[in-house]
Amino acid sequence: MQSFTEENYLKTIYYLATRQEGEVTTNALAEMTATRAASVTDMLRKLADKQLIHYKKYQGVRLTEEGERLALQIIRRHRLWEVFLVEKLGFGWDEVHDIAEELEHVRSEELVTRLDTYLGYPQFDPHGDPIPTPAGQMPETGYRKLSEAGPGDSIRLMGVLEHSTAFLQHLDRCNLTLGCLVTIAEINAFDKSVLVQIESGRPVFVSHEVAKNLLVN
Amino acid sequence: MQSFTEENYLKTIYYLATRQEGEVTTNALAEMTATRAASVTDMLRKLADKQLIHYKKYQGVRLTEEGERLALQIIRRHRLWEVFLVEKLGFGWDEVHDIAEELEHVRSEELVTRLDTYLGYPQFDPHGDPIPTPAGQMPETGYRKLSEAGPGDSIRLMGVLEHSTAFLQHLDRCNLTLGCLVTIAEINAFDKSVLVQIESGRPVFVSHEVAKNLLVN
DNA sequence: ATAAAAATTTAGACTAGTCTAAATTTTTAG
DNA sequence: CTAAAAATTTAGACTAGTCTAAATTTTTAT
Repeated sequence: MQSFTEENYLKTIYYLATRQEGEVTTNALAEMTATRAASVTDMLRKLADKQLIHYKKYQGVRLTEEGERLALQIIRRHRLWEVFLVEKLGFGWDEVHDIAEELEHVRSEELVTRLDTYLGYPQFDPHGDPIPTPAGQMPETGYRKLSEAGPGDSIRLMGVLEHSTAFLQHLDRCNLTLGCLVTIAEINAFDKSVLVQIESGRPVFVSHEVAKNLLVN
Repeated sequence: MQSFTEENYLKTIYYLATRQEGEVTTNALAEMTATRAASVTDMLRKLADKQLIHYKKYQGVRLTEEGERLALQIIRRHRLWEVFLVEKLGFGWDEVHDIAEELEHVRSEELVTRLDTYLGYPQFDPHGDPIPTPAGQMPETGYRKLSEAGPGDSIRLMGVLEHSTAFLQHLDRCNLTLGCLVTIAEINAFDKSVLVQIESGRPVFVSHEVAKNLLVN
């Protein structure tokens, strides 16, 4: 049985591993968990002792199979709770991250199973992230970033890579909601900002920074 | 902001204070929290420093107004989550205590408010316990124990004082459900066990130990 | 190739919450 | 009333998770 803290490290290692090549570094973990590198090192030794990560001093870290299974279990809980908060309690998609961050640590298999059933076995959370299966598989989506699309492409907004309140509220103000169909009118040569034509709406400018955090297909 | 542990102490002090006269003792707290008396003493000093309890060495303990407000807030959360688990997720009333014990510590006013609305502002939890108001008042019920009723009394089963799985499953097996109307047929002079006639059912024997944990009106 | 910079680890310390054993205070029984 | 029992507190120690400062290893830039 893992502690609250250990669970957060596993989740963070998983998250960072999907966003970069190779091993996850101590400093990256320190930044994400808002602790100091020395503290991370201590925890890595502990997780390695428990066989949840592969760890060689100075060489970064990688989840073991068991570690990944646990990480996906926590991510599954997090995303199911987010669906609950938005679908059932009426929270905005920009308000649920921190609450789900706490709910995900409630330990009960039965609870997660029943919640999943209650929600109708959702495939995606309110940010378009796929919900891992009960068996611990992360569904493949095949989405790419909006920043990688070209002029003329007609695409659908499927997810976001950034979950901060500020970012999500910005999308709300731009009328960019998940599932909406957009066409890329133009990509600015200077700052790579994207002019998108939203289905039944007026065109909006999306900065390159924002485009890199939007998932489409 | 209180820690998980502090919240549990406050809740336990409240619970014990309602079940006995005068101050709550160190030993009683140690037993309830499954820790040693020495650990309780340490925590009491800490809670006293924070002005959440009145505490004089060797003299037992009592919640301050602020301490009681916090205790009731936690109990409110606990009971609302129990309603959710039973009403929405379909858990049995004997399965929800431990899960609610974890959910009650999730820190979000907004979450509790929305949950309350979602559940339709319930007045009682699945065990018949009244749900404290948002303002921090514990509703009065005026229930008495079944063990205090007399032969011939016609009463309604309104709540339980014991939340263990074993106890609740025993009630299920006896067909004693909350809200059911019973008549006291006889009280055994030797062991004080109670023979109750359940509305539209066969009579059942209830031991004095059980009768002391049933609330009626 | 090697020195400086960056990243990481080690050493030693701190807090929250817990424990055991010993000391102290209160209660109880004769 | 007083001695024994019970309850409580103190003293000192331990674990989990964190920190700072110093030491070590790896990477980078000449």
